[in-house]
Amino acid sequence: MTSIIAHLNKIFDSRIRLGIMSILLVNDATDFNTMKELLELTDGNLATHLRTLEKAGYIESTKQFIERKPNTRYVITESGKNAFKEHVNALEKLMS
Amino acid sequence: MTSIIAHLNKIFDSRIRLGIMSILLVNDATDFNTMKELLELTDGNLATHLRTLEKAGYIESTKQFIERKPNTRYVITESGKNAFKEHVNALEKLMS
DNA sequence: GAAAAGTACTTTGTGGTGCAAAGTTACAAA
DNA sequence: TTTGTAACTTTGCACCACAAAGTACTTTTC
Repeated sequence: MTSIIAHLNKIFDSRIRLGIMSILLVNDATDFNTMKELLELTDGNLATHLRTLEKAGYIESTKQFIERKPNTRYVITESGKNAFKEHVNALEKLMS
Repeated sequence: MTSIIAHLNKIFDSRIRLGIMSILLVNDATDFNTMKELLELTDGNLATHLRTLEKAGYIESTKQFIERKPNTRYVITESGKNAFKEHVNALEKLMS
């Protein structure tokens, strides 16, 4: 028998990663600095969590220059949308 | 300005603790061994997470003997109910 | 009262994760 | 080629998760 919490996604144990996913679920694309301000994180910390999500295939990044400044934009993938929604659904089901 | 994830409760970063809370939210009281089976955990691991929740004031325990065996029952507190619901509400709001 | 049996811990050790701070890289503009 | 900004990467430390093993507690049996 599998545990009742098997449908909760280990990647979303982190509030910061939940925050990143929700930002990208609501907004089409968000850049590094905007996210840093929204979540009030240091560069290194944010970069680490973004990388974890990217390695999981839940987000994607594109680098470009805007107004002469480097700018990295992040978007959520279909896989990421599904995983996030399934996680929240699983949590809601646990409560019913 | 406070971060958008400020309303997510750090204690609920753990799937196991989420599982414990949801069990106790749905059931009036649950004993140690039942919880151990539902969550598929070792004694030590479960005891640690239960203690974390108890120290936070989210659950309470009572020891007794049932059918000649030691039995520890856990219940959720009002504070715990509120904290758990607020956490899930906060997560749902993040997605809207 | 000593031993057995079961529950519920506590301890120990190891590996993983989170984080800030500091250092590094990359690229464009001047 | 120097400067400036963004976006990492590295480092080091502290905390957390977990399994396994050991311990304590209470009841029943002998």
